[in-house]
Amino acid sequence: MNRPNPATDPCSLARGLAEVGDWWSLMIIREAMYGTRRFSDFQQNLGIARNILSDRLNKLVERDILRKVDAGEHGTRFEYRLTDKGRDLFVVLTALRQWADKWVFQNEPPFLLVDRISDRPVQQVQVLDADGQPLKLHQVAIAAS
Amino acid sequence: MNRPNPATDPCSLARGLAEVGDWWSLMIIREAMYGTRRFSDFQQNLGIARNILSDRLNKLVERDILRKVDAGEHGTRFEYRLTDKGRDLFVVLTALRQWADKWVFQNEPPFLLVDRISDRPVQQVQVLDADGQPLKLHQVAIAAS
DNA sequence: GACATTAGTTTTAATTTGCAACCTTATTGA
DNA sequence: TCAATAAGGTTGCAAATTAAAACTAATGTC
Repeated sequence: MNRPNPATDPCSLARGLAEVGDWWSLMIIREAMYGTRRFSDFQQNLGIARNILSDRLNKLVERDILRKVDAGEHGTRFEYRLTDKGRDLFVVLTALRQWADKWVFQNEPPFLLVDRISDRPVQQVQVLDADGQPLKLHQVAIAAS
Repeated sequence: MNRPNPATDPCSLARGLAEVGDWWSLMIIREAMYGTRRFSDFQQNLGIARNILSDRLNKLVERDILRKVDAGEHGTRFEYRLTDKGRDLFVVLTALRQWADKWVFQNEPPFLLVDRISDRPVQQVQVLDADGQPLKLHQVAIAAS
């Protein structure tokens, strides 16, 4: 890691990646979004090594993406639950999921994200301008804030 | 990498992550979105080791996210340009950028993404249902397609 | 012809990962 | 009561990945 120190990089993207841009971290977050909360469930569902899982869970707790909660009366079992910050990654993961639906599965993905109530697929995530018009990459710029 | 083989995982998210879910790959894609095209420019702007850059550029070309183009007449200089598939990651990176703007920079990021023409900031990326209503994590489900 | 630039590859060392085994504290059950 | 099992780790070691630096090789420039 000789990245131009991600923790002080002024680019939000780099800083965001420094917090969650790691395969296992993102898989753990996905798993948490599916409802998984226990160490051994993460371990079995993901097939991840226990030391790596332990390390990633600790980092995600440090970064306030997961919260470690006492479950069961006597403090020997725990649950890892998404915080608001963690839940807010939903849109990021959804955008990536849709990208892969389109480009990896050629628009024929095995699973679809649907609205629980109507059971209809969610819309394609987009970048919109202030008037609600879709924007392409070449139509945007980075401005000092 | 003893991940339950990402290349055959039926989850789009896992498959997407297997293609771009790597710190350097995403930084290279960001850099490409800013307009960088040459090996040495990527190298200098990112401060990445040359062997790692070489490896990641090759993988991104393999995955059809970048295209390697002869620049200059005689074939000793090249450009790496985003493909449509690569450009389509714009919304994913924008969602992550906005997440970090909010949660890492507490809504006071050093830079903002703006619409080139009006110079106004882009809207917050959202997950919308079929009627255009914003959806939260707990309002969606995964359905076989 | 001498030197610089571009785009790498090679080599070596440091770091990270994966795997297996072990540990500690409950809880179950015979 | 005592063994067995489960949860949630930690430790040690081998293997894989990464970083930094040096080295190539093909033009291009003075």
